[in-house]
Amino acid sequence: MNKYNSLKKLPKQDRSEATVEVLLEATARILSKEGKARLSTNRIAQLAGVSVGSLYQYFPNKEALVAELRRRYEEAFLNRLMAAAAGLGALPLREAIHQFTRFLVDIHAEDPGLHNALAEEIPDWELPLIQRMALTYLEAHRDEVRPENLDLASRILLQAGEALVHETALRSPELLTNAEFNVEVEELFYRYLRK
Amino acid sequence: MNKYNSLKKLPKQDRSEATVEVLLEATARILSKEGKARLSTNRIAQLAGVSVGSLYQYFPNKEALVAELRRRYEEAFLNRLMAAAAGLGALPLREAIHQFTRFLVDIHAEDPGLHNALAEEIPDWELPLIQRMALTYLEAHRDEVRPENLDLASRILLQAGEALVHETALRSPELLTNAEFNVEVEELFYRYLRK
Amino acid sequence: MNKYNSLKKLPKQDRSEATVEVLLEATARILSKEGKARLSTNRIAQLAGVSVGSLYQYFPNKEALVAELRRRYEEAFLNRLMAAAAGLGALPLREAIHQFTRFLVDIHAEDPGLHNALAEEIPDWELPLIQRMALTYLEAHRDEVRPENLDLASRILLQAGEALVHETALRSPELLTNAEFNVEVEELFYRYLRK
Amino acid sequence: MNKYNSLKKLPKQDRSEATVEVLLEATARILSKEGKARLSTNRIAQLAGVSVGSLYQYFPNKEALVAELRRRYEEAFLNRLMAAAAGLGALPLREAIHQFTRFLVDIHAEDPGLHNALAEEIPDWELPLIQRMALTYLEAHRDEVRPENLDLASRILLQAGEALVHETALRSPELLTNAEFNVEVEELFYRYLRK
DNA sequence: TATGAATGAGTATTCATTCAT
DNA sequence: TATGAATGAATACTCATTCAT
Repeated sequence: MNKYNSLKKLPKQDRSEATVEVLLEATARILSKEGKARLSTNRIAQLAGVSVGSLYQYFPNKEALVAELRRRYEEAFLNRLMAAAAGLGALPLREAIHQFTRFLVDIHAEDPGLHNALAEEIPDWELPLIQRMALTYLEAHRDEVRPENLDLASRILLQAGEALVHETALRSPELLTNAEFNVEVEELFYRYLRK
Repeated sequence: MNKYNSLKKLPKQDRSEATVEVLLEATARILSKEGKARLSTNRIAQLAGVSVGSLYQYFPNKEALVAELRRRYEEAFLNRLMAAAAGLGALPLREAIHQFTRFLVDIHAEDPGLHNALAEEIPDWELPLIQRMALTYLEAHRDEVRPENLDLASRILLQAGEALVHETALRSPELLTNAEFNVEVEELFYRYLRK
Repeated sequence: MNKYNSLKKLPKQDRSEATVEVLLEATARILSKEGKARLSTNRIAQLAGVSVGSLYQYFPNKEALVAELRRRYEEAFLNRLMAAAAGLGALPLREAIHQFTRFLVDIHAEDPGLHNALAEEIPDWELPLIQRMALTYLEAHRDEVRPENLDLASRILLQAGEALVHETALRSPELLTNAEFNVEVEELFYRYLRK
Repeated sequence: MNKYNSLKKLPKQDRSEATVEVLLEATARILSKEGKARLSTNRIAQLAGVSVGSLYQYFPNKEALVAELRRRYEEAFLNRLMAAAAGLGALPLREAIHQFTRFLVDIHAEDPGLHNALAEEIPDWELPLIQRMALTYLEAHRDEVRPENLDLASRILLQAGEALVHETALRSPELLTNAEFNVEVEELFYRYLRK
C-alpha cells in the first residue's frame, strides 16, 4: 500500500506529484462547496489549472479521484483515531467517552461539506474500524458497562453518534462548539453504557 | 389539495390514473434500488411500460415525479405519526418510548431505499415536526425527565434515533426485526431521558 | 372547387361545419397573435374547445389548416380584387392608381399579423394574379404609360408596392391611415408609370 | 470587438478555427437552402462533418451561430455600404441613384437565401442605417428633389426598393443581372424623387 | 508528458399524429 | 363521431473520455 494507491502510475517527477495534488485539491473544493452533482472532469481540470488530458494521465476516471480523496480522508481519519485511542484504553468510561466525543466533534467540524460528499457514496467506510476499536475498549471494560451484547452496543452507539454529529455538522454547525451540546452527547453515550 | 396535487393535469379516465400510478411506481423502484443518480425519464417510462410522452402528459418534469412521491410518502408518514402519537401523551416515559421506537422502526422497515432517496433531497422534512411532537411530550412530562434543555434534548434524541434506525434499515435491515436491537434502542432513548 | 377544398371530407352536419370553423378561427388567432412558431395542434384544439382527435377528423395535418386558411384568405382577397378591378378598366391612370392604392392599403390594414404569417410561407400566392390584372390594365392603357416592357413594369410595380405596404402594415401600421403616406405611395406608382 | 465576438471561447489552435468556420458555413448553407425551420444542431454538425459536442465547444447555443453569421453579414454589409456611400454625396441625383441601385442589386445577388434567413429574424437591422444615409443625401440635395417630407420619402423609397430587390433575388434571381430590370428600378427611384 | 480539440452516447423535453374507448 | 390518452421521433444541450499534436 502506498500513497498513490488508486493512481494509474507512480509519478516520477515532482511536477507529476504536484499535478496530482492540485487535481485532488480541486476535486475536494468542488465536492465541499458544490456537491457531487456539480463535479465534472472539465471543471476539476480548470480549477486545478491543468488540462483534462493531464487529469486522465493520473486518474483512470472521475471516480478514481473521489476514491483517492476518500482514501486519504480515511487515512487521516485513522491516524487521528489511533492517536485519540492511544491513551484511551486506560481511562475509565466517563473519561473515555469525553475524549471520544471530542474526537468525533473535531473530525466533523473540519470540512462537513467534503465529509458529506465523500460519505454519501459509501457512507460506512469509517464505521467498521472505529466500531471495532470501541468494541475492544468495551470488552476490556466489561465490568464497567451495562450491555451484555457489546457488539450490538458498539454498533448502536457509533451509528447513532456518528450520524448525530454528522447531521449536526451539516445543519447546525454552530452547535458543535456549544458546550451544552457536547455535554448532552456525552450523556447520551455514557448513560447508555454505564451500569 | 388533492391526490394529484403536483400533476400537470388531472387524469380523467381510469387509463390515465393507471399511467400515473405506474409511472410513480417505476420512479419509486428506480430511486429505491439504484438511487437518484440513475433516475432518468426514459428509464422511468421504460420500466413503467409507457412512452416518455405519457410521462410528460402528467408531470411537467422529472422533479415533479419525485416531488409527488415525496408528498405521498410524507402524507402517509404524517398519518402514521398522528396515529402513533394519539395515545402517547398519557403514557409514562418508558411506555411512550417503547411505542415511539416501534413507530420509528416500522416506518423504516418498509422501503429503506426509497426513504433514503427521498430523504437525500430534503433531508429534514420529517424531523422538525416529529421533534416538535417529542418536545410537547417532554414538556408535559418534565418531572419525569432529566434534561433541562428539552429543545436540545429532543433534537439530539431524534437526530440520533432517526439516523440510527435509518442507517440500520439501509445496511442491516435484518436488525430491525431483531428484538434485542429494539430493546437496546429503547434503552438508548430511555436512559438518556430518565432522571 | 368547393368551400372545403383542402378538407378530408365534406361535413354533413352543422356541428361538423361549426367544428371546422372554430378550428380555423383558433388557427388564425394563434397565427395572427403569436406567429407560426407557437402554432401547435394541441393549442389549436384547446383554443377551439374541441379535442385533437376532432381536428384530425377534418384536417389531415397541421399544414392543411394553414392551407385552408390561406385558401380562404386568397379567395376573399380575390373577391375584393375583382370588385376593386371591376370599374378600374375605364378609369384614367391617375384615378386607377388611386383606387388601387386604396385597395392595397385596405387589404393590409385588416389583420397584418395573419397576413404576415400566411405570407411568410408562400409569400407570392397573391402577386401573380394581381400582376396579370395590372398587366391587362396597362396594356389597355398603353398609350398613357411610359414603360415599354409592361410585363416587367407591372412586376416591379407590384413587387415594390405590395412589399412596401406589407412591411409598413407590420412595422408602422399607423402610417396606413396617414394621408401623406397614401399620397406618396400613389406618387411612387404614378410617376413610375406616366409618360 | 474581435472576429469571434459571440463565441464561447476563443479558438487557440488552427484546428479550432477551422471547426468554427466549417460550422458557420454549414449553418449558412442550411439557412440559405432550407430556411430557419430546418436548422438543427445535429444537422449543422453533420453537414459540417464534426460532432455536436464540437459545436457546443464554440457556441453556447444554436442562436449564437445565427447571431455570429448575422454579425459577419452585417459587418460586410456595412463596409460595402460605406464604400458605396463614400463618393455619393457629390453626385447628382441621377448618378447617385445609379450607384445606389447597383449597390442594392450587388448586395442581394450574393446569397439571397442566406440574406432572407438572416433578415427574417431582425428584419430591419439594415434599413434604419441606410435610410439615414439616404436622408442625409436627400437633405443635401433638397433643391433637386420633389418630396417635401424627406424622412417619409426615404422611408418609402428604401422600404420599396429593398423589398423589390430582395424578393426579386429570391424568386427571379436571373433578373438581377438583367440590364432592363436595373434600368427600370432606377427609373422607379428617380422618377419618384426628381422634381 | 501536456494540451485541449473532438467525440458521441446520454438527458430532458416537445409535439404532430394515432387509436382505443 | 368525439374524446383525450398514448406514442415516439426529433431537438437542444452536457460531459466523461479519447487522441492527434
